[in-house]
Amino acid sequence: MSIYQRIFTDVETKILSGDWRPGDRIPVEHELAAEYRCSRMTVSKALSALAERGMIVRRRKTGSFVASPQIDRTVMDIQDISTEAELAGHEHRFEILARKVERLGETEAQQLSEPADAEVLRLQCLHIVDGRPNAIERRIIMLDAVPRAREESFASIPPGKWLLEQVPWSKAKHVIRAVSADTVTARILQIERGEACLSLIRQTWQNGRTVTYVEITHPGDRFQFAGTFHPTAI
Amino acid sequence: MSIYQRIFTDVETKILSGDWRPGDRIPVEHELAAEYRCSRMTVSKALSALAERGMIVRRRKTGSFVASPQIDRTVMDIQDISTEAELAGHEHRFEILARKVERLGETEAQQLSEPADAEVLRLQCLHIVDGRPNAIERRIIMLDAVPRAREESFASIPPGKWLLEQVPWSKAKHVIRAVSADTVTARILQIERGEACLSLIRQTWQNGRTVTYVEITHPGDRFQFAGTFHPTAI
DNA sequence: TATATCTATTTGTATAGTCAAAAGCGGAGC
DNA sequence: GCTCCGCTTTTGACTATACAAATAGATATA
Repeated sequence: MSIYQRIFTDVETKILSGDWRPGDRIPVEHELAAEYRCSRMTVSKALSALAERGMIVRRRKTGSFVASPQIDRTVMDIQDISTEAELAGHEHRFEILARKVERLGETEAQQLSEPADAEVLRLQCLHIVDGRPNAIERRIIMLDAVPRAREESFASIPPGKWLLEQVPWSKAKHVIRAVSADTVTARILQIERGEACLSLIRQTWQNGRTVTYVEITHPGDRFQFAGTFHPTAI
Repeated sequence: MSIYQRIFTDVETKILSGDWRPGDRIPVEHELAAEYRCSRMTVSKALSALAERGMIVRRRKTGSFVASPQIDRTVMDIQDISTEAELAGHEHRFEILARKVERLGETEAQQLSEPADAEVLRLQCLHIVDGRPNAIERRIIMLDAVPRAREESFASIPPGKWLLEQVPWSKAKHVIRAVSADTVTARILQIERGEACLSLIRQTWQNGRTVTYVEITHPGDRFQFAGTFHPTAI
C-alpha cells in the first residue's frame, strides 16, 4: 500500500469513525509529512483526493477541516425533506405520529441483515409542505449505532436532519418504486386509496453497521426526484 | 488556468467531441509533456484525474486509452434496459411501435430548451422481459446532434443501447415520478388503467447540445430502481 | 514448437525543492 | 474608531529527477 493511500485511508477512517468531527482541523501538511516521514507532495496528494470527494475542505492560510457529512449530492438530489423543501422555498413542518423503542422482528431483521434482537427506535413521521401532506416517513434507527437517538424526542428537528448532523455517512443503498396507496397511507396523505405513490427506501451504513433504514412515501402527483449528473470539472 | 487543468479539459474535449473515439490511444505522457512544455508529473496528474472519472483507461507499458462511454454507474444503476435485463439474467426483446422523423412542436421545444423547428427522430418502443411487457420507451433523438440516427432502423438494436455506443456522454438529467397509467399505456403494458407506474425521464447532453430525451414508463409492481453509493477508495 | 528469460516502454509513486496565491493578523497612519 | 500595508502561514502548482512495477514483444533455450 502506497504512502498516500495510507494517509488517505487513515484520515478517512478517523472521519468516518467520528474520531474527527465536522469542523475539526486536520494537521497541516508538514505535520502529516513529518508523522508519515514523507514529503509534503505525498500528503498533499492524499488530502487533495479527500477534498475532491468532499470529505474535507481546504483553505489557504487557515488549513484543512473535516467537512459536514452529507449524502453525495451528485448521486441524487434528495436527502432530507426539510432541507430540500426549504432550499426550494417552501414552508415545511412535520409531525411525529409514532415513536417507540423496541426490538427488531425476524422478518425485518432479515431484510436489514441485522440480528433479530437488536434494539431500535421506530419512528413514523408526517411531512407537510405548504400546508399539504407531502410524505410519510417510516424509520428505524439502530440504537447500538446511534445511542444518542434514545434521548432525542425529535419534537423540533426532523429525524433525517438530526441523523445527518450526528452520523458521518459512509454508504447508502436506495430503492425507488411506484406503489399504490393502501388505506392507511391514503388517509394520512389525504389521497384516494389506490393512487400512485412514489416510495423511496434508503438504508445507510457506517463502517459496515446499519445506522438507519427509512421508507418515505410521497403522493405520486405531488412529488418527483430530479438530479443532474455530469463529469465534474477539476 | 493551470497547466494540468488545460491538459485535462483539452483531452476531455477531444473525447466528448468524438475527435478521439473509444479505444483510441492517447499520446504517452512524455509526448504531452513536450507538447505543453511541462514536466511529466503535471501530465500524469491530469491523466490520473481523467482515469479516476472513468474517461480514460491507463495501463503500464501499453499506454492510456479512451474508455467506452457509459452513464456513471455510481449515479444510478439503470441506463439501458436490454443491458440491464441481460446482466440480471433475464430474456429481453423489444418492438418498435412507431418511428418517424419530424420537427419539434412548440411545447416540447420549450420543455427541452431547444429551437422549435429542430428536426428530431421520434421513437416509441416496447420492452419485453421474460415474456411480459416491462416498459414503454418514448424517445426523441435530436438529428443535428446524431445525424447517423436517420439511417438506423433500430430493428436489431434498441435505441438506448445504440446511442450509448454512438455518443459519448457528458451530462444527463433524470426525473423520477410515480404516475397512474392512462388508457393507452395500460393497454400496451397489459395492466389496469390507473395502476401505479414508475416513470423515468432522462435528457442527455453532449457539449451543451441535447442528444436525446426519453421517458420510460414501467409497471410499478414489476420494477424498481436500486443503487448503492459510497465514497470510493482511491 | 513451446517455454523461459531478457529488454524496452510506459505508468505509478515518491523526493526535495521553488515560487505563487490566498488570507488571517498586527501595526502604522489618519 | 477605520483603512491600508506588510508579515506570516498554509495550500496550490510545478520542476527535475529517481526508482519501481507491470508487461508487450523479442530473444534465447529446451
